[in-house]
Amino acid sequence: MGNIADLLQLAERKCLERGVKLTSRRREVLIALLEAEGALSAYELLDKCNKQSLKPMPAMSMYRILQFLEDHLLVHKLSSANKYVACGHIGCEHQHFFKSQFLICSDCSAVKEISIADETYKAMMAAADQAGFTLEGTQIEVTGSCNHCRG
Amino acid sequence: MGNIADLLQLAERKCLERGVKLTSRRREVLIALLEAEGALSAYELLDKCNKQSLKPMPAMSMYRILQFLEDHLLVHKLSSANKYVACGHIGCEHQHFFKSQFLICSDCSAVKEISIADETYKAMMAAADQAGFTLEGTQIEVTGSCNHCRG
DNA sequence: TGAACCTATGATAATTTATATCATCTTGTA
DNA sequence: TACAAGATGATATAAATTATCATAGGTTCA
Repeated sequence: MGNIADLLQLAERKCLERGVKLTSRRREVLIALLEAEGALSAYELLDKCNKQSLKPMPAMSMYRILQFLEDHLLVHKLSSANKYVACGHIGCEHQHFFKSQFLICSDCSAVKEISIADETYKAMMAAADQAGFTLEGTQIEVTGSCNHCRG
Repeated sequence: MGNIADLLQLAERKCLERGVKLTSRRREVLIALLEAEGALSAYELLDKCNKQSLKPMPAMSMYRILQFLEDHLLVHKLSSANKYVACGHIGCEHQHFFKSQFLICSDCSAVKEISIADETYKAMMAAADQAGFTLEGTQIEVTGSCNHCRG
C-alpha cells in the first residue's frame, strides 16, 4: 500500500508519463480521497476539501477534477453508489478491464478493491457470451458489510 | 417468458399473496416496463406512461411506485445506470440473493437477466470473505454490448 | 349506513446531483 | 512580450430524488 506521500508521488509520476498535470487542486482532491475511509460522493468530497483548504472549490471543479482523475486511472467511480474512491493500484497502468471488483460496505461505505480470479472472470465472460453479450471493460461492484460493521 | 397479459396476471397473484394491491397506477408502470425494450429511467418511464395514459402522473408517484414494485419483486433497479427493468422472474418468489446478473447494453440499454453459475457465485463469496466482507443480497450489473448493437 | 381508519395518490417544494457556458487566470512557448 | 492551450472560477441551469402535507378512495366495523 504505502502512505499517502508515497502514493502521491506515484500519482505524480503517472501524470508525468501521461503528459498531464497534477495541479494543486487535483492533488487536493486526490489527497482527500486517499485520506478518506471509504467512498465519498462528489459533494462529500467537496465539503472535505473545503474544510481543509483556504479557497473554497466550486462544485463544477470537483466534477471536472474527478473526471480527470478517473481518466488517468487515479480514481474509480462507483456507479452503483455514485461515489468515488482512490484507485487501489495507483502506480500501475492497470486498466481494470473487468478484473477489479469493489466490495462496498453498505453501512460505512468502506471499499475494498480486489481482483477477480481468472476462472471467475472467464466464467462470467462465457456466461455473458452465451446470453448474446460481449462484456466491456467495466467493474463489478457488490455491496455487503465489512468486518468492522458486521461486528 | 409469456406475453404481457400472462405476466401481469402473475404479478397480480404475487401481490395478492403478499397482501398488497396492484393498483391501476402501479399496473400502468409495470406494463410500461414490460413493454419496454430495455431499462428505463424514472423519467423515461414517466414519459412513456404519460403518453399512454390520460391523467399525467407526477414524478413523485413514479418513484413511489417503482419503490413498491421493487419491494415486491416485480421490478429491479439497476443502480449502476439508475434505470429500471421488469423482473425476469415475475411469478416466483426468487429473492435474487446475489445470484442474478444483469447484462446491460451500453448502447441501447437492452438488459438480459441471467443466473450466476453456482461455482462463480461461491468463488465470489469466498473472495469477498477473504477480503473481510460478507456479501449481502445484491445483484451484479455489468455492461457490454448486445449482439444487435455490436453488429 | 356512515364514521373512523388506512393506504394510495396528488400537489408542491426543497434538496441533491450533475452539466453547460463563458470569463479569467496560469503557464509554457514562439 | 504576446499568443495559445489548458485549468479554474463564477454562475446558471438542468436533472434526479426526496420530503411533506393534503386529498381521495376503499375497507372495516359498530
